Amino acid sequence: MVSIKDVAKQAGVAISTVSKVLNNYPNVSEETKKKVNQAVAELNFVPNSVAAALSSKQSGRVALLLNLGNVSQAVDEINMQYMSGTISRAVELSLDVITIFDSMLKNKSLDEVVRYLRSQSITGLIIFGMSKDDRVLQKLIDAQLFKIVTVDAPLVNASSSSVWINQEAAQYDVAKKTLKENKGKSILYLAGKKNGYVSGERLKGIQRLAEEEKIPLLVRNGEFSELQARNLTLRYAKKKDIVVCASDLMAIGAMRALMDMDIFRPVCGFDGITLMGYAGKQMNTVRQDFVRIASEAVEELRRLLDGGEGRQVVLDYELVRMRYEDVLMAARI
Amino acid sequence: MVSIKDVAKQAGVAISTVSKVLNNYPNVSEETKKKVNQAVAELNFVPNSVAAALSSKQSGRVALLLNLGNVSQAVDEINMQYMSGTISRAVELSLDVITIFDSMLKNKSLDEVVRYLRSQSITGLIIFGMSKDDRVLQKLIDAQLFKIVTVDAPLVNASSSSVWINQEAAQYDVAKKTLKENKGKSILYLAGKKNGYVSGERLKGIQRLAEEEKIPLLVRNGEFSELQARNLTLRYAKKKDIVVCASDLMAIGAMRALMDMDIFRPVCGFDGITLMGYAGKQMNTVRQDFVRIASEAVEELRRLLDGGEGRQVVLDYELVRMRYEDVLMAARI
DNA sequence: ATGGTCATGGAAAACGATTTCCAGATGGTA
DNA sequence: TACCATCTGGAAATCGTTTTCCATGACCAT
Repeated sequence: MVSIKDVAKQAGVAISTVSKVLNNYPNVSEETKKKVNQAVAELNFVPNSVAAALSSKQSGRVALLLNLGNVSQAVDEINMQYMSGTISRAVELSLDVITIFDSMLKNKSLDEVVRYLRSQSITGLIIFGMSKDDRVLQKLIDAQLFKIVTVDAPLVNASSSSVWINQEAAQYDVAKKTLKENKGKSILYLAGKKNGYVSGERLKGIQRLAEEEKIPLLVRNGEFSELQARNLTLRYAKKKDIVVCASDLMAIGAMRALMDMDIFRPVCGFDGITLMGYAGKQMNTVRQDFVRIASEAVEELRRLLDGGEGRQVVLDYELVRMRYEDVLMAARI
Repeated sequence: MVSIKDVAKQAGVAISTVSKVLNNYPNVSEETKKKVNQAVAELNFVPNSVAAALSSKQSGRVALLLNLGNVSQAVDEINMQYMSGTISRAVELSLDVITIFDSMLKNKSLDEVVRYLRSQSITGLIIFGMSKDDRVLQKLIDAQLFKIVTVDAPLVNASSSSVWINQEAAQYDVAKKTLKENKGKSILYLAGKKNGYVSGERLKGIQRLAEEEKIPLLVRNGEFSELQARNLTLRYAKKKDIVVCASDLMAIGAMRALMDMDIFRPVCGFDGITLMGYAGKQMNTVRQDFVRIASEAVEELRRLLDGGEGRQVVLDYELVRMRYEDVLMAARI
């Protein structure tokens, strides 16, 4: 293994000089730089990041916490986009990413989690899809031991930021659009998780709409489950004009239930996942740019690590109508 | 930051002794162990893995290369299972995993890739879904600079192993089952990629079946694309009794095309992805346990890193029939 | 008593970088 | 000429471990 020492010898300079050249320090003459760079090239030298991390005490390692909670293809698509957005941007900002799934944290105490993170020299965290009642994560954030960016959970303090879209407005918008298009006079709303941050915001959105429009709203908790959405639809949809769902997966469950019941009700979802193209009928939904969200989260984390203050970043969303044809054409091969 | 030095002082022993206790070396008395462990607990000491890696020259860092090639939800599901299988098992075997997407490697030379991996102190690689014509990966394997495990690509040498299921037999089996169930007398086969390892094996399987059964077989390349499968089906399905596809995604494209044409042909797929439940009709397919495959790949890599010889690991598959109801119930919430 | 084994624990040298501090050279100014 | 500031580059300490080698003492057999 060729080390900085070999480069120094080859270039006829001191180790520290090589280090300075490598890290673009000032106070190095062009001539010396040239000599060093040549030696680096000749020896095909690659700096050892482990040694650099130890020496500089800056590991540049961050962890990506993903919630695989309810395993379904729909969630996979979202998580994959989160991941690719995160990792791609992280490489550009010279951060190493360790991926951690919530399942790996099950039955672990805060202390154990912290030990693991510290043993891995992790200094920053990006947490996707945390729920309000997650005690461990909550404590982790409160402890302020790490720089943290939460996605879809509004937790801002000195050492943590959060990134999300305006869930309340998005739910309001997509539901209103669906309502107007179909001249509906009542809404069945299939909500998400009781303790989810996003679920709460979306619920507020639909409540505001019902209030403004002065129309009846029936809310039922569907836990983001396709099956529960199906069952709730079978039970309640007949009496309402439109079915608004807190997620696409639930919208699909609702739509298929309606088809089985052989009645028509407009349904709208939330997320913009590919599976919507396979539901059998077109539906309105809110498209979130998960890659962009992840990318912003990484940038925010980089900012925090560089000493920035915690803050809230709010991103755009888009109302779309999903059809099989579009999904078919969108897949790039 | 409390270090091993502090622990040594607290316990009243030498640094090396602490290290020995921590790493379960022999030749340490129970009494000393107890003292050290107590000090560790009191100080809440967490070993610094970066320093350990530098010192021992064993980083324990491996990279996971994922092929996001054709972006579709179907592939996301598979990749996600690969990932979770890999990462979970890796933690248990104390390996750190860096995830790399093929998109990050685009337009990079072998040299650049090697530099990146070396700078990250990566010693082992797990490569999912490599194609025969990937020059860079091929050279990477030939160079034998890293211990490598390929999944679905049979590349075995002294420093690399491969893990996969018997694709040839699986394709043969699922097609035969579908053929027999429907008393078919001819087959339309929609193949995968021209240069894919798995595509080649699956093609061999269907060819063997056609030969054994002495029935006509029409093969067309569908590139694993749902859209291409759709188009090929529209064009060729009328003249054949059953449609066998090299992937579930293609099977879905084929099935929807048949429904649009309003003719019936049995279709079978390959992979066992969730999306199969949304195709509209039940289909036979081959279920691969991707989590298990990934887990085996990690174990194989661990073996290679520990000095083992390269070898080929072949895992089981299962023939299944996918229905919406099953998918609905399978999602755990 | 002497010598040899064995178990145990410590001293110190790596590992490969970063970073601080200092020395010498250079050049401009009084 | 003397002094000072500025610019360069080097020496050495440091980061927190692992690992090798050696010293010590206990125990046993001769």
